[in-house]
Amino acid sequence: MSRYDPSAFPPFAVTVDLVLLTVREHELCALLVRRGEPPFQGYWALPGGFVRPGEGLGEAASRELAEETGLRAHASPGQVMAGAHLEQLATYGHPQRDPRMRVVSVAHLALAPDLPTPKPGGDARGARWAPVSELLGPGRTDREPLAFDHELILADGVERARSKIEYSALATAFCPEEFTVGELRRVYEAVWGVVLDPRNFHRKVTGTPGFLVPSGGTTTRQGGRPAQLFKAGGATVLNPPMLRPES
Amino acid sequence: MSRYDPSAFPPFAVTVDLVLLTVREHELCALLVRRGEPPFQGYWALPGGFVRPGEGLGEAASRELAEETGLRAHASPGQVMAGAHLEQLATYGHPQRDPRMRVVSVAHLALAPDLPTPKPGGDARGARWAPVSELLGPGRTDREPLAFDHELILADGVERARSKIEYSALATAFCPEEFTVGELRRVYEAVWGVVLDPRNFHRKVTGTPGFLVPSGGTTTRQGGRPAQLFKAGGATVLNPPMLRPES
DNA sequence: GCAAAAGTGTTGAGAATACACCCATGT
DNA sequence: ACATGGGTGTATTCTCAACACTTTTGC
Repeated sequence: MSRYDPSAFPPFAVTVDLVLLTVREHELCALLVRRGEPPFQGYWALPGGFVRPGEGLGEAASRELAEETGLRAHASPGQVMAGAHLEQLATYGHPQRDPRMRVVSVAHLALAPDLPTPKPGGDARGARWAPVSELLGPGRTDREPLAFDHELILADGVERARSKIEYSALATAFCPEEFTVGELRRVYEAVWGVVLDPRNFHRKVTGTPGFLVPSGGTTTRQGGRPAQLFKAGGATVLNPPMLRPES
Repeated sequence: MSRYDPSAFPPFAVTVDLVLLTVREHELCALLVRRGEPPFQGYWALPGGFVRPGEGLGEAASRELAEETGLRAHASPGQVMAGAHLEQLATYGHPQRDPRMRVVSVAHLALAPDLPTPKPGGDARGARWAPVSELLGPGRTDREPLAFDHELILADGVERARSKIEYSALATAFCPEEFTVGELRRVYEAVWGVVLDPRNFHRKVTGTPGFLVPSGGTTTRQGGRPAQLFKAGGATVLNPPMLRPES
């Protein structure tokens, strides 16, 4: 049982898959692409692909994200760049998860603002934003399954996003560069599937140092009284955290 | 740029590495093994090895853990079995992290009680429990480095353990099957490197439903007044969480 | 004027801290 | 008797949730 025997290691294929989430029309949505080849031809799947020989895992995820959306982001320290957040999620390596060969997939989680292109077309095949409630909800047993174990990966990604906006400033990754407190609140409401008190929410986020910085302008794009515009502050961890109701 | 092309995928070696932590004499310690072959021959490293062809990632980690300690644990849902906790940590795949070939390592985090064997000998080479303060502390620039990127992996594992005992019942994985509130408190103190108020700690953990269940007995092994013995309760998530001071 | 969304003030409930104090053992 | 750790009570401080109320726009 010698370890690290270079002449005898079993070869694996390594891919990255992307759980790319956004908030559209008050709903948390994930990007899916239609598979053009077997296996699972015609099924919807998470975007992904092989890691190239000289490429790091975060680099590969970043490249896939750029191919699908045009956004630039780096995965290394879980950082936000050019409006998108990218971080490693988990790795899936069940021996039979791909019927052709042994494939280990390093899934990444990406959070992006509502993109202007409704159907991003990095590849020629179809792509769509699907509400996660239609993909994972406990109802709807008639839904068409995703390829491979992508339903599991998606569920893990959604769970991670839901818990991470509690104690980090990541919810701003779902917003455009400038946004109002109300828009940020609607992000929380969509991701958690709850309604929050607008007054307490306002006090909380504006009172957390480093979370939001005023950008000077105002907007009335949501109707009503003009709202102050903010940008994401430097803070990455929220203390005290946002509290999810009904826990 | 066709994806999932079986005839052209670049082959990777896939390993699992273990960040195995325990608390010994009021200190958080990690298990290290001495490398017997190049590269990094003679360096201390995290225990680990190749994933076998028919084996899942959690299975491989579980097997490595058993080889090193004799403990049984399953990694799938991050579960505790036979006194140890095992969960996937993160995956490390920098192209040059192994000088021989392209290796992707799926690191796992394991938490175990103080084991009776001071120097577990799963392999013939040496093994030791090293206090993490000696391996990662900001001082001690003279310390010998670990093999590969294992210092980074260890740091990530320690950080995960520190934050996870805040909002989960995982600290009990560091304790024997039956333990006192004081022993559990000393686990928190060792992992966080702080001192906690024994009175408030006692009220907090005994007041959190499902965290601890009395096992009926008492002990005086810590001296002083006999302390009630507890076992880990079924709860996995702590609500409200334990609060780390000075944040 | 009226609806709609933004923002402020106030109040009461519950949790965390700090610490005084008592309890039950070993030596 | 005394040291040692286990465990309870209590006052102060802080945060959170609930909600009344005011502000500023579009129609």
